[in-house]
Amino acid sequence: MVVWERPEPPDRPVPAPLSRERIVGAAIRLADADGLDAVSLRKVAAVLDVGPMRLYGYIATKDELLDLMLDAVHAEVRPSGDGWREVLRSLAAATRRAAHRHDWLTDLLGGRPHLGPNTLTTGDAVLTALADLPLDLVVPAVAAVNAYVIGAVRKETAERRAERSSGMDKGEWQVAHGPYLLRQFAEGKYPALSRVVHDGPHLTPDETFDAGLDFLLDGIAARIPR
Amino acid sequence: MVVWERPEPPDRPVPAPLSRERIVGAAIRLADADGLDAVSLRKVAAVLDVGPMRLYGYIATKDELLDLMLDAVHAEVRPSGDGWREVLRSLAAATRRAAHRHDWLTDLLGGRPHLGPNTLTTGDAVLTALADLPLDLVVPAVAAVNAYVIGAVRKETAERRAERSSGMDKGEWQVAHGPYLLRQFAEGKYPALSRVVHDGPHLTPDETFDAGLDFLLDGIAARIPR
DNA sequence: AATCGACTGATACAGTGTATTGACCAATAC
DNA sequence: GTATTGGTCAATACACTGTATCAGTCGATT
Repeated sequence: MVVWERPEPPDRPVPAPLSRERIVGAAIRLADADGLDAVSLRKVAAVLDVGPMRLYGYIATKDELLDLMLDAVHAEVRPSGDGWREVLRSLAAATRRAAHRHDWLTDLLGGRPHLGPNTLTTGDAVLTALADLPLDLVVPAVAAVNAYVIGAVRKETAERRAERSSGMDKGEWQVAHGPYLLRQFAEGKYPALSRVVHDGPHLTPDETFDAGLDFLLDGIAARIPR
Repeated sequence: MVVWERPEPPDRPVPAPLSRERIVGAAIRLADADGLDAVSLRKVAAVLDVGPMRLYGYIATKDELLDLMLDAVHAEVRPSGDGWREVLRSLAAATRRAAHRHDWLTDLLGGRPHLGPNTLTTGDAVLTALADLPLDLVVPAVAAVNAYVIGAVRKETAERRAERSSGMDKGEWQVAHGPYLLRQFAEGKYPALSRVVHDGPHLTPDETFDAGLDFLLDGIAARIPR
């Protein structure tokens, strides 16, 4: 019996060639599923069915892998809209959305200066769309919005993680740590804090984020000469 | 010859009793000197001349130690001044100063929700001093300023670290990565970015920080009804 | 005086990033 | 055709990490 066509070896399918892209993709998938701590070179290599040291042919160090992950996500972040205000708002929203999709992004955002191609492309697109803002304002405005978004998203993520870690329930975290705070309040400590918690507005995360961003954009607008 | 006062045994001075404070202090000193990565339970224990496991009598986990470090530094952060604007500005400045003194603070700030006594005291002091701001504005205003400061400080620290890591010199980092960017610019990539880098204003870190904070404060002020 | 209980120090384990080493395999030189 | 060389890849090794466990010691109580 003649074998006309050699069948592919069944148990060892032709392995896709390794590449930076495949490594970064595997790392992102791991981080999405189990958090940034789950991204170890050994685990990434295991996902790709490869020895850990193989990765060093494509990546100099783990930090470089983190940079590549950060830059890869920046491909999703592009501004849209007309006019500086809409552009900055859409940039903020896109960054926030990306951080919600990949909640490990928070730990990398702003963590190191970053000159990856996607990040630079995003930056260039933003600056291009900001033509109607005086040049003197462009730099500080973008810097301020970026700083605000990074800080705001960081806090949101921290709270979401705390909630999630102490049980799936919505206000579980408040149940866990609320009593401690309430006891402090009952003892007369932190009166101003107590008053605000009782009488102040209770805003959703979206409302809080938008309120702060509006402050910032209003302040920028006030600086435009006319 | 009579020894009236027993001299302290020279080679084994009476060991100060271990305490949370001493542990946190040692950890902070380590972090100040060699960065947050240098804070391992083993090293902290070694500084205190103690076995690593001893620490677990005072601390449940390493994360708790980090929380304690964060709260300890918040003792340095207190608002001052009269009127909501000065108060928020002093809060921002104090936080930034603390982050400059302890550049590991950046990695902890906003990293997890935090209810330590010093943090709560600071928060209470801020809210007390914000009596002249409408209650509806207090919560979002404080949240926005905090978010901005966290993000801005994070970026500053990242840049300072990058500079420092590539040599002590001032603009060393620009020397290391500048050529890459310039080559990209020369190839016609990122034209808007290139234009801003060439023609835009070059601000010092202080100026950048203050500019963004002014945007924010102006935007808050615009929301005060009168 | 004996027993018990707390506290301490050592050891152990599973994991990390990365340097080094040794085997193999293809291409070149004689 | 054989020998050598150069490059690639897997495995091992090292110095760490946070923390669980456990055996021993020492003080206090019965």
